[in-house]
Amino acid sequence: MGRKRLQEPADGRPTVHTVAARAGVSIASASRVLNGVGGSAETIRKVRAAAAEVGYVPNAIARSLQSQRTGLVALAVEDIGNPVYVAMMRAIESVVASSGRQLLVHATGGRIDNETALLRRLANRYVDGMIISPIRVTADHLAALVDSPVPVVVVGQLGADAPVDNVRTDSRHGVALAVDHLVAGGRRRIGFVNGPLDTVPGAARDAGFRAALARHDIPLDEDLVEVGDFQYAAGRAATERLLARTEPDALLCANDLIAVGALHALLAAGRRVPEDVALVGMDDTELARMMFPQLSSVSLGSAERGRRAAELLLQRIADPALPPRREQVPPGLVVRASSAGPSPTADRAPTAGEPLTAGEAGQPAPPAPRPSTDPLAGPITDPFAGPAGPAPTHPSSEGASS
Amino acid sequence: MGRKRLQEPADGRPTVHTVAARAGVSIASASRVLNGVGGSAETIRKVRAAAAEVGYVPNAIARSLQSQRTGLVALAVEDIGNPVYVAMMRAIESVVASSGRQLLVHATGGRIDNETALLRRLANRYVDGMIISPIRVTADHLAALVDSPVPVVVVGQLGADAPVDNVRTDSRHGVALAVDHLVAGGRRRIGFVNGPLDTVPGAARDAGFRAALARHDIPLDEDLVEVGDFQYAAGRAATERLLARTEPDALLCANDLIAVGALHALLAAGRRVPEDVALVGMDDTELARMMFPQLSSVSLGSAERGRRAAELLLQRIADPALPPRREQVPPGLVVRASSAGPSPTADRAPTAGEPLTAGEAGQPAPPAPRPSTDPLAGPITDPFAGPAGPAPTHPSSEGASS
DNA sequence: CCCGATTCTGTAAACGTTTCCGGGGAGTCT
DNA sequence: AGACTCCCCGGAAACGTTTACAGAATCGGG
Repeated sequence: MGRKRLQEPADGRPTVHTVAARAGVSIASASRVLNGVGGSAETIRKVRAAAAEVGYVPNAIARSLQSQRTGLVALAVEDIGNPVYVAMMRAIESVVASSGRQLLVHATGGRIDNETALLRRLANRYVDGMIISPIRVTADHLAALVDSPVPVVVVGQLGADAPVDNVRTDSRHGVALAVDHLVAGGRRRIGFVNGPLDTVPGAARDAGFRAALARHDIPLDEDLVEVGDFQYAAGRAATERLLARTEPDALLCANDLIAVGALHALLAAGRRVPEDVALVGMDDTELARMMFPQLSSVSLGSAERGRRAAELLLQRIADPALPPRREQVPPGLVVRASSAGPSPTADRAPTAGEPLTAGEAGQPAPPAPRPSTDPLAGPITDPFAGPAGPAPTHPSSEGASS
Repeated sequence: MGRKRLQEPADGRPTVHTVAARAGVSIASASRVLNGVGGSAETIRKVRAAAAEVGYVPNAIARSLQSQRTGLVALAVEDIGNPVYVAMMRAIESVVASSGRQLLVHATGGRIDNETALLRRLANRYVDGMIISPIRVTADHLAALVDSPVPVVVVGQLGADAPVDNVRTDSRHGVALAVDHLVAGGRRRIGFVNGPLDTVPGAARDAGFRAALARHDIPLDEDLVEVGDFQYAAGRAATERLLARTEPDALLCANDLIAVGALHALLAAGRRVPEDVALVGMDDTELARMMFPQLSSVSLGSAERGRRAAELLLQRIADPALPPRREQVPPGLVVRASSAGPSPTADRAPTAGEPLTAGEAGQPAPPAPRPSTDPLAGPITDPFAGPAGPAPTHPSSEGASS
């Protein structure tokens, strides 16, 4: 009956030993009652009372050590302030929270070494799984991914043979949708403001742009192509450079931040949007709906990809033996004011035979842009759907544009 | 010499025991070498070699259990997608990461029970500290805060006597800055689109608005005041309601999301901004710079508050005995195109005695709006460039009667 | 009334790490 | 040469929990 250890740690906070001693039972009985498994009526009463009296709260770390699970899920993205990642993060947080887990976020700054270090650190099991959206994928990434001791889901392109859960979209196809739309509006001198070509998204968009132009038999004027990074300032600067040397009648931007920068550059240079220059962004973030004129944008389903990645991860945590899975979220074009209507300066009519939306060769048809996440895809008039997340905000105050 | 426990757990992953056995030393020696404290040259060599051979990685949970620290810091905000929280989160993540810790984010959805549950859960020590920005502060909050076993820093207003680390701004003063600016521009019919009055920020802004008008001897026309929530759609709807019944020559919005909604409503209603209606938002998020025209906005130092909150938290984690501290980040007005210039429709000249900018009495000058974090700050006009003459405006922090 | 089945309880081990403590060896000073 | 200091090492305890195991107690049935 000798007390082998202190009931009250120096800390002063009660442990299961405190409760057990106070209730006059063993720690095993106390633990059982506190976990709701077993225990006689009398024991339950005593333990509950003792726990309440001392204000017992179980220690999450000790429990994790025993159960080998932390209840945490990590998300690693380049910049947690980028609207596209914000949307993704919000969707992920929602799924993760509803499974009773919590979300850990890492901002990698897009640095390769940061990303691989993060992956390697998974070995110390501080988290039950990770969702990572690497901006580049190196051999180091793959190596770290395959021998990661905890489940990892990659959002973004990945080598076809990598045995890793993966959620992706088809941004080449997304670019094609935008180009088709612009061509159908009579635009022929389509500029392109891209992000770095050595990133996965940058390369895919570049390839998609060239392929789409070729499909329309439009020769590519390299003067119409600019590269910066994926930020607002770079988008604005790149557009200024582009405008200084040539005259586009449309501009496709690799994401919405760039598009906003381009819009500012265009307006500052006296161009009208969309009359003089039609403008299309990518990612279809909230930003696109908030601009004036509202920006057309290629939806790459950020929130949807986040949601699916989280679900994939939770499933794999539940059953690590699952085979690697790959999900693809189709892109969709959301036309708004910034590219609406045909080009008034077009001296030739839009090519009649070109479809408005074009599937990739061999693909049957591009699916609709997921109305579930974007209930207001269609109309050009405002609609701004409130945040798709759990935001319990306004009841029904959608402003109908007059 | 009998091995008391398995060197290779069922898991297959090596532990300190694995390494120690392989190196032929005790686990104590192995641990010491791995932590870089002590060990003879020979021991170090053997342990390092063994660790490398088996690919040993320390288990973060076990380490946490021993050290009583998790290396995690939590952030709880209403909505991790709101730009103002994004800015705050980004700043916090940066500070937290540079201290070698990691950030856990919670989206509370603004639900009181969620917030208090989160605070109570701190008792199980899953995290070393928390930064929380409650949208309302109840008695439950305070109770949970004071007997939290881990450090908590509150961002936002808090009862004056609460013994809790606290970073706040003076949004009443911020509102006063905006009103002063609009009045100086000759605006007299200043509308106000606020968030819910039962939230801390909503109440503060409302009080500030009324006080500021009173200070300028402008009677308050209740038709000019609207309330929604802090989202875009509500801002737009509220502005439409306001425009349907009265004719403002300026509009102050309780945050930038509302201001963007208001801008759309104004433009849709055919008003020119700023010629017909000057528009000012609050929070000075990136959104303000991205609109066209760029929005004037009252900076409440979100990033700065986040940064300071993180630093306060880290200091308190390092030394829990510190007395409770309270820091205040002063607001500042950033004037951009949406409110630049005097009202062309003003039939009466601006009251000569009204200062363009109102500095704190006794304070040298309100701080600049953090150009360091803002490489592309509005090129428009600097609000604080005005004559720094005697500014006998509102006395202390609040815009009290002058 | 006795025996077997069932439930409850307590002891102890386990999760993987760090760290206190005592013992022993080597080096140095007097 | 003896004593003292310093360093290194290994055993064991500790962090707080869950749980396997075995013994005790209770209960029911024949």
